[in-house]
Amino acid sequence: MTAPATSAIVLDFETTGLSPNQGDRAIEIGAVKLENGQVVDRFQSLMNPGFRVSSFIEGYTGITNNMLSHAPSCDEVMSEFVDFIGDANLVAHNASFDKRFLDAELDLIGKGYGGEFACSLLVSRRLNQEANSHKLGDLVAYHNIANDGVFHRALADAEVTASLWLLLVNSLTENHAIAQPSFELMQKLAKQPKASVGKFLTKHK
DNA sequence: TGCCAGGCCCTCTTTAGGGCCTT
Repeated sequence: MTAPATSAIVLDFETTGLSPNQGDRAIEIGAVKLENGQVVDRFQSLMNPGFRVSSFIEGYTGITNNMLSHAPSCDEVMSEFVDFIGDANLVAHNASFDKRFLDAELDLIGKGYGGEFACSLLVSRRLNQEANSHKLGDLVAYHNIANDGVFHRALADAEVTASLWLLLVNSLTENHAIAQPSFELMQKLAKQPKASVGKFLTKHK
């Protein structure tokens, strides 16, 4: 019995840069817990990486060094976050990015998690091949997803990613007659060659 | 001073290069 795709934790990190291997750290985590397609819980916290972030990151995220100076440490926040996610499956937009930071931050505190990742970006590229762009902000506009106008903040991005994810999952039911798509099906869909997506979806009706 | 991410995906491909995404 595999988990339904509509039950997962959708998360988003704001970070000091693109690569934990180059010393970049998380500065904010935002997440929403979905159960059967409903948001049942949320998690959000800034975290102090222990060094100053660049002016680019301050401008990009709106998260300032002053804000971070009052925030709890990454260790403290990630320790609470690992309890929040438990063994739930995880979703993120361009999940390989968020997975790298989650893994790196949890390595530093000697903790882990039991769930698996799925990627809304890869699924979107397959289900909406006609879309010009699969950037999160562009997909929000493309699908008319409700939002509060805030982007590049962790909880706001996690909220719209969750809406996008549910829209993608539901489109399998509405447009492809796949009742209750499983999380595993979404993971497999994300790996399909674009040209065989139609065949794949027909096979899984 | 010079270095500078990683994975996916397409194509004028596979002995490679470059755009898209994430901050």
